[in-house]
This record gives sequence, structure tokens and C-alpha cells, in this order.
Amino acid sequence: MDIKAHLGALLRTALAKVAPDAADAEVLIERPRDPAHGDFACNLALQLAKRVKRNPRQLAGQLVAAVAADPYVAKLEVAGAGFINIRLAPRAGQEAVARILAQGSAYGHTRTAQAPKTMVEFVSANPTGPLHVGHGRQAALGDALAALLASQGHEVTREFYYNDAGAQIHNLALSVQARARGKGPEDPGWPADGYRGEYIEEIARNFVAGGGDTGDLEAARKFAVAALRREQDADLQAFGVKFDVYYLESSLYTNGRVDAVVKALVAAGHTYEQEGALWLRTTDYGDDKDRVVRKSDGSYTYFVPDVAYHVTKWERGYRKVINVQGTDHHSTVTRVRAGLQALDLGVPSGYPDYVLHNLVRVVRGGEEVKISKRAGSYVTLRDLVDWVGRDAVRFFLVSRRADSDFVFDVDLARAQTEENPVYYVQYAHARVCSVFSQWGGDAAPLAGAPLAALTGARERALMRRLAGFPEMLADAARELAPHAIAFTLRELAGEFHSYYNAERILVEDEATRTARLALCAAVRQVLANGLALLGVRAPERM
RNA sequence: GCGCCCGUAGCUCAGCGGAUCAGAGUAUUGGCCUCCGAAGCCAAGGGUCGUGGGUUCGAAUCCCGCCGGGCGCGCCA
Repeated sequence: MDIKAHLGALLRTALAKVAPDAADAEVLIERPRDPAHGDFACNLALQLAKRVKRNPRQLAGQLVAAVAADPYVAKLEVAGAGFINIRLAPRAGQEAVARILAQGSAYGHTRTAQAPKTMVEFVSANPTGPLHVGHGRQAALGDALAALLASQGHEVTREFYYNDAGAQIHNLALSVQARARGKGPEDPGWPADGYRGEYIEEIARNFVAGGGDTGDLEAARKFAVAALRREQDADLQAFGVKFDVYYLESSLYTNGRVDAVVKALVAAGHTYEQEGALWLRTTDYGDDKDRVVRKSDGSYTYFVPDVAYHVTKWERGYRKVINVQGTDHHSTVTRVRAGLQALDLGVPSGYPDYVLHNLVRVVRGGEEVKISKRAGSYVTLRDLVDWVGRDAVRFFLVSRRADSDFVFDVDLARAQTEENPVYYVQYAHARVCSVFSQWGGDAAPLAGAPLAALTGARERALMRRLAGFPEMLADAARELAPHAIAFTLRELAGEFHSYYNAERILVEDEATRTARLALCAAVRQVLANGLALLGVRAPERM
């Protein structure tokens, strides 16, 4: 049952008795952070005091008196300026424990009659170099977001879009060719915008060793793209991230979608010619200036395939689309949306959604390392995973709000491996496993165990946290904010460690022991469910 | 200059559809292993929530100015 809705109904009934003329007011039930203020709280009296011309504390008192007796409510009290604090009967938390054991890995997940077809596009790195820390943040964030939405009833597709056709790929091919011919970045004849990283030399070496023709630019391009794609895939696999679809930008040219979009924009009357170029009136849709669609040399700007790509998302049936990108791309948000609006396809003006994250600044040896492919000096995702481990990197990268600034101190991350909060959470999980192996029994028979012994303060705090898990997930999904999961897990683990230290689980008394084991099993289950959403392992031993 | 984002404890960061909201971790200091794992627990000190106004009975949270930082501002992608 939905305890919040239940409490809301109780108070609404009371309100109708106490102040019939204000019975239409919205009753908000909140969770106070401080357990001293009860399990739930309601500020209804504060909201309505002025309207019904009564003192808020007096009104709150009348409401409390009018609430009918209820098996889930232990106590109602007026506090502060006129809050109604609600303390639940232990029964409410005990039912949550029973529900967790019954539902297992499905606890916190919801099903909807018609699962919305949802796409999360993330990483989408060009195949011009290895994945760096920024891609890592995106991979951790996007993958967790996709899992979170899937848990809330969405049918989710993870998609990786990559540019295999543009000028940067051309530069990549030129760079590999130059290296294959024995040229370095300092030599005459090195391409102007060439990639200088050492990995280019390695690719060139393999190209030549495999019999590649240094005069065949197209062959060098294909070889380099394939090699870098392989490397990116290996990095993602090592990071535990899998994509359902890899969408190639080049396909939008070969299947005519790019041309079709330009024709449609012209036909819709939103374009004009000026100085030999074709412009789109994006200012009609909130952009600060119009954008070129077709350059005077006849080629298209990058944003045309971008729009064409998003048309395919709409046409493929994705009514909810979330693009995870760095904030350095924020100007494309308006443009892509404007392009879609100009096509008049019936796409909502806020389509697609964006989660923009700040770029990661990497500090090493007290100095910032510039993330630049061309400089060839940057920290790769693989470096990080090698240094601090996959679980720690994923947990760390997803533990912050997407738009928070982010400083990744490499030395600190390496030195503080043991202090990383991921171990704290994983340790709580392993501890429960350890208790069960000590006990020698299986958790499964506990599913229907009597839980009446769970009445202690720490037990109530744990049950409160466990019971709130589904609501937390729903909120996080709505806000597109998976970092909330990491924080909740940290708190749950903390409450468990406190409990474990204060109370013995394997006590003599059977009823108490069984109830405590059931609580531990529920804690373990929720930790496992949360960690699974973050793509972090829940080890039985550490 | 214009646009978007960010300024919360020494450090890394939560909280921001207003109220019981000054928080966590870390670092520092002091305690806790004859007993289910000390990668743990308990406790202490530490912040006028960048700053100045405004709205409100009530603002870290909403609005405006300013200061500081990041990112954008191309017929590059």
C-alpha cells in the first residue's frame, strides 16, 4: 500500500470535519529528515491558517483530534509553528521488510500497463581517440539513468551515436597516414589539425604492419576508425556499459535522410538564401541567431544530420528521449529542438530532453591536466579504471549532480582507494552476507517470518529508509538524477553499520533472531537493488 | 559584451517545486576489537549557505543587482 496516500486520506477526512470550507486544499505529506520529527509530517495547518482565520497551532490541534484511529499510525502530534508530526506504528516498517523479502530484486521497481518507449543517448564519442574521463562520467551517468528509468517502467534503449563521416574523421585519416609515412607533429607536411597523440602512431604502425598502403587515405581512415571503435568498446565493456544500438552518422547521408530534412525545411518555408548559403530561421524558435544549413560550398553544417538523427528517434517511436551531453554542447539544445519544430512533425517543443553535465577537470600532481586529444596528454577512462577499479570509478562519477563542477584528483583517487564511499556500501552488503554464512541458514524461509520484535530505534530508522526506497527511485527518475541513489545507499549503509555495531543479530531468542535476520536480508536486498542500478557490484566477500 | 551553468565546513560534495534545514563524507582530536568482518562504530571541534537587496508570517531554496569560476557565442564538429 501507499502509506503516503493513506495518511493523506486520513488528514483530508479530518480536514473536512474541522474546516469544511477548506476541504479542497491540497494535503502534502512529507518525510522530515530528522527522525525526531516522526516518520511523516504535514504542514497543512500552516498553509491554511490564514485562509480559515485560525491560529496554525490551534488548527493543527483540531486536525490531530479529528484524525480517526488507524492501525498504521502510532502517534500524531503538533510541533513547532503548527506542523503535524506523524509517527507510524512499527507495523508499517515491518510490512515493508516483508514486502522486500517477497519481491526481491523487483523491490522498488514499478510496472506500467504501457511501458513508454524511451531512449537514453550517451557517450557518443567520435572514433578519433580513446575515451577520456568526461566520457566516463557520461557512461556512468547515462547507464545509471537508463537503468533507473527501466526500473520505473520504461522500455529503455541505450544508444551510441557516432560521427564516422565528418571533418574530424578526415583529420584522423590524414594523421594516421602522416604517421605511417614516418612524419611526426613537428615535421613539415604534418596535417594542420592533426591528432598528435601517441595512439595515432600505434595505429599507423599496425596499419603498415598489416600491409596497409600509405597512399590510400580511405584505407587509412577505415583502419583507424575500426581500431579506435574496438578500443572504445573494450573500455566500455571493462566499465560494464553496454549499448543496444550504435547509430552511424554516415548512414544518414547514404540513406538520403539528410537531403530529405533539408528539402522538408525548405518546403516548410522556414529557410532563406543569403550570401550563397541556406539559412534556417531558428530565431523563430528561441535561438539568438539564425543558423546556416547549407554552406556556400554546397556542404551541410553538422547540425543538419543532428536534426535528421533526431527525426529518426521520433519516427522509431521514442516519445521520451534523453540526451546525455557535456555542457559544452548546450547551444545545440536550442538548435536541435528548433530544427525539429521547423519540420512540423508534431514533435513537442521540449523534445528531446537533455541532461547536461559539467566537464570533469582532472588534477594530477597539483596541476590541471588538459583534456585534449590533439595534445595527446589526457587521462583516459581506462587509466582511471586501472588505478581505482571499475566499481569505485562508477560510484564516484555518478555520485554527483550532473551539473555540479567536478574535480577528479587523480592522486587522491589513487591514494584514497580504501576511503572511497563505494567500499562503505559494498562492505555493508558483504557484512550481511557474512552474518548469514555465520548463521548457516538461507534467507529465503525468512520471507514470512514474524517481525514484531523489530521495535528498536535503530531498527525503526532502517525500516524507514527501506520503506522509502521505492519513492526515492520514483523521484530520482522524475528528476533524471541518479546521484540520489548513491546518496541513499550511503545513508542506508551507515544506518546498517550503526545497527550492526550496537545490536547483535544472532541472539539466543529465536523470535528476535529471526526478525533481525529478516531485517538484515531486507537491507542486503535494497543495497543490491540500488547498486545494480548504478552498475556497481554487490560483493558477498571483500 | 551576450547566453547557460556553478559558488554551502580546511577539502570533496548533498540539500534548492520555502517551514521540524545548517547536513554527509573526508581531514583533525579523543574513545571502542576475549563476542556476528575495525574497509566498521561512538564522540568533539569546524560554516553569518559568495555578496547586497526584494517577495514572504517564514529564504541555502524564489526574484533582481554585484563579485568570483566554468562552458558556449563559426558557412568547425
